[in-house]
Amino acid sequence: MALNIKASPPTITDVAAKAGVSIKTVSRVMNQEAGVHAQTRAQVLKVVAELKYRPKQSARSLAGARSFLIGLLYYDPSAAFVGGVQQGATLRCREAGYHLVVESLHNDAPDLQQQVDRMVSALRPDGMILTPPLCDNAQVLKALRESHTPCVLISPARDVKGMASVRMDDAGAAEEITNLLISLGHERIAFIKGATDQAASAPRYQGYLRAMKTHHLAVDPALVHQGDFTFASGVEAAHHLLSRRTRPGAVFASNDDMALGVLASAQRLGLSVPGDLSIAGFDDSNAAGLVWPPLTTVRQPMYEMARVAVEMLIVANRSDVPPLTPQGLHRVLEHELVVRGSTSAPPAKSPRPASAVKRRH
Amino acid sequence: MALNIKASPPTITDVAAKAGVSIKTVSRVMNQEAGVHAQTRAQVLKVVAELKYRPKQSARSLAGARSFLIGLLYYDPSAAFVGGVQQGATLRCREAGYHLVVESLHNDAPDLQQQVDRMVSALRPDGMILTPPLCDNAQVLKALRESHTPCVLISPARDVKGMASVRMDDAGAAEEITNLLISLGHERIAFIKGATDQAASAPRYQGYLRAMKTHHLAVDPALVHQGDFTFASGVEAAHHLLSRRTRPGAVFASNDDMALGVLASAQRLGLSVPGDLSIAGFDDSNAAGLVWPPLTTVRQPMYEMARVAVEMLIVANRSDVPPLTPQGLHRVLEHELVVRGSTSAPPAKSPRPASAVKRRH
DNA sequence: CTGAAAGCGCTTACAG
DNA sequence: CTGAAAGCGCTTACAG
Repeated sequence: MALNIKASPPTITDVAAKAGVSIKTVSRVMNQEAGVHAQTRAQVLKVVAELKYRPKQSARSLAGARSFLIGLLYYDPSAAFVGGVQQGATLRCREAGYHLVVESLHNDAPDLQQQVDRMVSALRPDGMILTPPLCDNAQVLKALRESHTPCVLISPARDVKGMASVRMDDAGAAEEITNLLISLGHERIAFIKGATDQAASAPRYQGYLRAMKTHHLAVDPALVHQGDFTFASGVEAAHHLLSRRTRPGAVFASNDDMALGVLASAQRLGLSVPGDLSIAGFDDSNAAGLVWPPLTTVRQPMYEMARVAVEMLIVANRSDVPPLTPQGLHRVLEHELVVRGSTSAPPAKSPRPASAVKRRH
Repeated sequence: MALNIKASPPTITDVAAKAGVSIKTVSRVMNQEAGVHAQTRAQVLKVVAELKYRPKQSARSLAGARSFLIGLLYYDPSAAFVGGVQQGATLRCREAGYHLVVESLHNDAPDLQQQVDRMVSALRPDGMILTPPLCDNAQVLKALRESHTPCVLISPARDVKGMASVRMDDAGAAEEITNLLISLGHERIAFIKGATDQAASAPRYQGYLRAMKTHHLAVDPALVHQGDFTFASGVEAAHHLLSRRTRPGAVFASNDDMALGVLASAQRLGLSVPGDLSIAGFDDSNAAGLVWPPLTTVRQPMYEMARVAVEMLIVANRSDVPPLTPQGLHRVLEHELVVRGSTSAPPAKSPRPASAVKRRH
């Protein structure tokens, strides 16, 4: 047994020599190309295992058309969905032999376009995944388009020509949450809007309106408050909503952070939740389950969206697979209602029978 | 003005030709090497700007000794500190022209060593950053050692030979929090321990004990409860602690998630926080500021730790800079007490004067 | 201060 | 089914 003199990792040449084949054959086996004799393949694989050979990404990337790198761009690292997206993306990447490169970008950085350009020019990733609000940022999109990098936008405000997208039905989910509150017997349901410049705000409001309208419930303008997705804006909205002569029986906030602000305010005012006030949020953020009572909310399928996004990008780089059809480029994934302790029937009256609600559907 | 026929990005050869120099000179300029005539440098830089030339990472990596990639390994993506570490690392990487590759690993995956080996063998990153508990995982450390990858461990349980580390003073911070409660007038201070297999648990407990001892306060064993860093374990601990005949006036939990569990329990029992019970946590997690009252806690300098870690790894890969001294390999960074609304003087008695506490120091 | 040559470790395009 | 040659775009080691 010869001593392994060289300290450096084995190369494709080492494997080829030991297996008695050409490097091209080793390459074929490593890339799982068809048309290699089963016996040859087995022999190569055996040597690969013995030598613990791993193809070097930089060499593959330089010689070939793929970098095996996928980029993830995000803005606010504490945003509830970024963690889920990253988790889904990194796991799917590993399964496929890809790697995830992340970059935190400021949405209003003056040199944003250059920052993105630097990344893609240096790395030449096989694709990029963009989360809100970067997926709607003109600078970012411009840099990416010019570099011809395949992109998947996660929940963009609007679809962009030539770029794929994955999203959920924000309006539908908001409608379901509102329906839930209505079915519990609520009629005076306040709504806290999200930031006007964020894509998810409008459809969530629309969903709320739709549910109210479907059930012939009036929307009191005094019960609709403008927020900006922060905890502080939830506190402020609650300050207005809960100090009214006639308090709403339920508050539906466009996201969990604001719902937590309402919860904090309610507790400060000595209101019992959900006894005196039901509260619902949106996101199923980490904190939503770390408060009392735990928050009723909507779980966005961020993990699944990210997996689908990675999948799309891998397909986009494979010549042996048919490209995505136009409709396949835009996917809508299922969300999930998470009903927890912060919602119940209103205090004064008993809930209307579920059948009464159903009849109106 | 000639039409740019080729669609592919410019290479070092294009720049050299247009600038009228050799590719070696362009290389020198791009790498900021000394010994290039100022005029030549300016000319090259001008062409670089005109052509928007960006060196390709895979070519640099294949030819040279550096990959300009740094890896970040983490286990629980929802852990309070992972976000901060990633944020600090990605920003410092960008400043230095590096890129951050992240991978989420299961701490007890049977093929963990292989997973890590795959990553480093493919990417050959210039360094790796490990967060708890992966920085104490034998499988992970073995794969990294065998691949000769420079590593920085973030807050490891124990230092590892040949690997750098960055940490904070867990015991000191826990002592400070306990001192804070004591200075507010508390004497019966309960403590909830962290998971026994996590490195931070022991020093935080030691810090608590040290502060109690310094102030000649007895530690009632019945007021020390074993937790596991989860919200649920905080709820459970509170169930025991708060149902006692003589309730503690304050609870110090080893992390925020458990402190939030205590807060939730207290509110469910109708206790006022901090009026009836003071609560302190550890981490300054996102949720700590999203509850009422907001949690008094300790901010771990995760962002700064990550920046220092990246710095160390970049230095480790530069031949023109002296390597780190043995003591420079292990850094301890400053933490910060975050005093918020969840702590106050105990209900029955007025706080002991601050001078009384000071005298005992 | 500058450059010509070799080579990093793969894939591509082509030949058989 | 298999392989020899060229080349990807840089850096290294060396020469002047």
